[in-house]
Amino acid sequence: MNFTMNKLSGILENVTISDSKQHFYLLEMQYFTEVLSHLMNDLLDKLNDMQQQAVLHDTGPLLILAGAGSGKTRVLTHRIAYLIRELGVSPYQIIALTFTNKAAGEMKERVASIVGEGAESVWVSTFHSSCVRILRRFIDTIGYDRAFTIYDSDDSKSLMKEVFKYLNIDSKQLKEKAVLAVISHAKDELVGPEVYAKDAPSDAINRKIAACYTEYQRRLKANNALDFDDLIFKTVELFQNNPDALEYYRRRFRYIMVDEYQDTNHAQFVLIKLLAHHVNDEGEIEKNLCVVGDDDQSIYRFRGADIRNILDFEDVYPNAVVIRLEQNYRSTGNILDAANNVIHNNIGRKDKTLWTANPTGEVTEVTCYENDNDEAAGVVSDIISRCDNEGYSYKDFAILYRTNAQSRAFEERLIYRNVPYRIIGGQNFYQRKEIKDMIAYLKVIDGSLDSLAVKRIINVPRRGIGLASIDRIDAYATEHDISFYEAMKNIEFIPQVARAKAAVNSFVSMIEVLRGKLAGGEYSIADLIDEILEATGYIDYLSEDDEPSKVEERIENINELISKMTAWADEQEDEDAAHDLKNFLDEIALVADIDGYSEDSDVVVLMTIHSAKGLEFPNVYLVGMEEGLFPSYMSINADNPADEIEEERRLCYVGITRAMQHLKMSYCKQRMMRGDIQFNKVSRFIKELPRNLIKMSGNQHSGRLSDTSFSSKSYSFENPRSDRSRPDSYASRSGSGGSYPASNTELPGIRSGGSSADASKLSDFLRSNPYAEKHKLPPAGLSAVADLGFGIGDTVRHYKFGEGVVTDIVKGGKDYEVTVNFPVGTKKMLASFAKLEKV
DNA sequence: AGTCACGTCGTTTTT
DNA sequence: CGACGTGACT
Repeated sequence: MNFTMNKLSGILENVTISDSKQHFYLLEMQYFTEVLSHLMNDLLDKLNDMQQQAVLHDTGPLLILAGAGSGKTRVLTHRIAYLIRELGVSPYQIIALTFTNKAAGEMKERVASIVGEGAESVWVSTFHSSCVRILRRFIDTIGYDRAFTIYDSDDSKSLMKEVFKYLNIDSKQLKEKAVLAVISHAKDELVGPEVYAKDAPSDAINRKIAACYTEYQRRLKANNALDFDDLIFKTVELFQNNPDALEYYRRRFRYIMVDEYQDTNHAQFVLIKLLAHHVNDEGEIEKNLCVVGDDDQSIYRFRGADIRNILDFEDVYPNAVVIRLEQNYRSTGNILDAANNVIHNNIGRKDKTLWTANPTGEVTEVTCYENDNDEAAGVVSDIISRCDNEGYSYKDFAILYRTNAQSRAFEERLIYRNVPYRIIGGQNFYQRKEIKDMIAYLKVIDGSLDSLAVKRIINVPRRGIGLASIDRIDAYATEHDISFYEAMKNIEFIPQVARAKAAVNSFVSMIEVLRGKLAGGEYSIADLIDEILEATGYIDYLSEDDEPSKVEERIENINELISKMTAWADEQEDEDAAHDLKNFLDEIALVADIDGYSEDSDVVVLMTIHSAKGLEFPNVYLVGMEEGLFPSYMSINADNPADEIEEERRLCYVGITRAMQHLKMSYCKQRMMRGDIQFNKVSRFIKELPRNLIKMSGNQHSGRLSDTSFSSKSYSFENPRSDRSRPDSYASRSGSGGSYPASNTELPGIRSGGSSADASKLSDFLRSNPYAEKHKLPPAGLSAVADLGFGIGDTVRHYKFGEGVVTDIVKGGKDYEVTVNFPVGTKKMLASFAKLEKV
């Protein structure tokens, strides 16, 4: 509290008052300070010196270099609290920018818990939603309608397809995705179509891309739509073209905080710089910008993140104060050592070494498995045994991998062993067909000028409006410079569309009716879905189309959407349903997979290392540690492998530092990739770990760890036999293959047989089913309905055969073939038909 | 207009 | 392997 006291005395010294009075004031102040210190105790108490310094920093630019697990969120939230509570800053004048809604939500919550009343006025949100908020207010000044829609990557791709068609570009020569990637990068760099056309090298390919960019942007505008990158780009454009808008936000945001600063791209950098320039009433420039980041955790370069933003912060903001947070509170000493050893192989980083006062802990176990299925089996077994023997819960475990495709083997194994789990990533909830259809209806009802949404649903369910009709309506719309939907209303004047005329008319009147009901206040937005389903016969359409299990899943998803909308509408103070709808559409356009992750439910969680950034788990399995997978094939064969590999290494660093108590890594001798078998070598990142920090297990081949040289293109087909003859400096020292934990009966090397062969060996199958809690509706990101509700060894009831014991479960296609021993005999049946119930 | 069968291509990571 | 797109056929 000396700090506060000194500060207050300092203030007093600058005030001219008589000595006696000053003394009096000092006493007053002393009392005041005591009260204050009481208040501040909880603010500073649990913080170390560096963290306190960061919290107490008030004016001028501040760079907090926060290592993994060093408590940066705590510092950010406490700093906000300090500004409000101690410096009397109005919450309204603070903005905190994050990358995910999850991070924003957590920050909001934590600030609210410290500050209480008023915290809700702090503007805490993602870059993208902040920009939406700003643009909704001012975008009309740069030529867009304020009711713009937001395109997700699927929408962008559809639009690009139209562009390709229009420009007669063969999608075999040039990929939509590739063009979109180039455009995205250009936008990240604030390079518009004109500049791109002018500056990009004028080879044939680039001229085509430039043409696509121009046309793509023209069509976005015609649809009154912005893609993800536009949200940032257009906000910068707005600020550069509309000084009033800029001034408004400059005045408003006296304190700007940015989380994960190392992930910002150039456009975001410029945006921040524009906002951070603030002139106070005395005409002095204050840049109360506080950024937090860690260059070692910069893993989004592929998305345009520019690591220089953080490395050059002090050059851009010359009087910046730099505070380093290097004490890690999360991991054991050994885990941290491992992380430090890996990341030290990178050059071009701000050198720092994280340390911890935590116990040393155990060494990292590195296991070699025969193949990806064995790897999954080994990891899942390990999780089960540690839950049983060490008192962990499922939620204490995370399986982290480089690519989403790797989740599959683990998912199958988790189902097989009846372990509740949750996969983050893969297909986003809002990207599912049925959800996108519903959203498209909502967008059209909302009255958006977006033609993509209309085109998506105009013939879903089938109404007999084919491609030819759509093209003609489109042509009419372009010709008369009206939206696609407006053109539909004029169907009478489009001569070529004869047969579909009635269908189009009834579609339009259906939309109009729904629109009227919404405007009339008869319905909440959730009711609207019911109305749509009924008016369109959508459920029937689903039912005739897909296989039964899929249909059920889709209907469940729609129900989930309805509950999300209900929950959303309940939170809104707004009584106007039409308004609710607009806000809801904004909200869902910007959700990320990770936003749906909650620490609460007791499930094993699976995700990419990218998604795991910012999270922590007691036990982490870093799987697929193989050359070609991690670091990825793409990075090894890139034009600039050195840079790309460094990014992969940072990713590895992020993965390692997610672990609090136990870290386990694994790799496979062979793995199924794209339908054929790949033979990968152990990842170089494992070799970067000092020997005393790891324990090798599984029967890795000789030589596997001693040889880094492999041909650049194909390192598959490494012959295991010839390998074995090579000397092995590494594995032999650690006792090759010898050290399985005794509790683990299912480790690799025993045999790489199918699951039923494994099952017979697994006595622990007969243990009671730990999985009591039934899954509720699949939350966003859950890729499949995970459980059958029973596992091998459980007793189940069949409506006809009575009670029996499950002896085997085999996944076949979308269903499970369950073998059950009934009194009447052993029966094999499909889970979806048998309606088996656990007893 | 809609459906079925075959071929191609892809997997890095995502707001 | 599996998703998706194209093309021919009904």
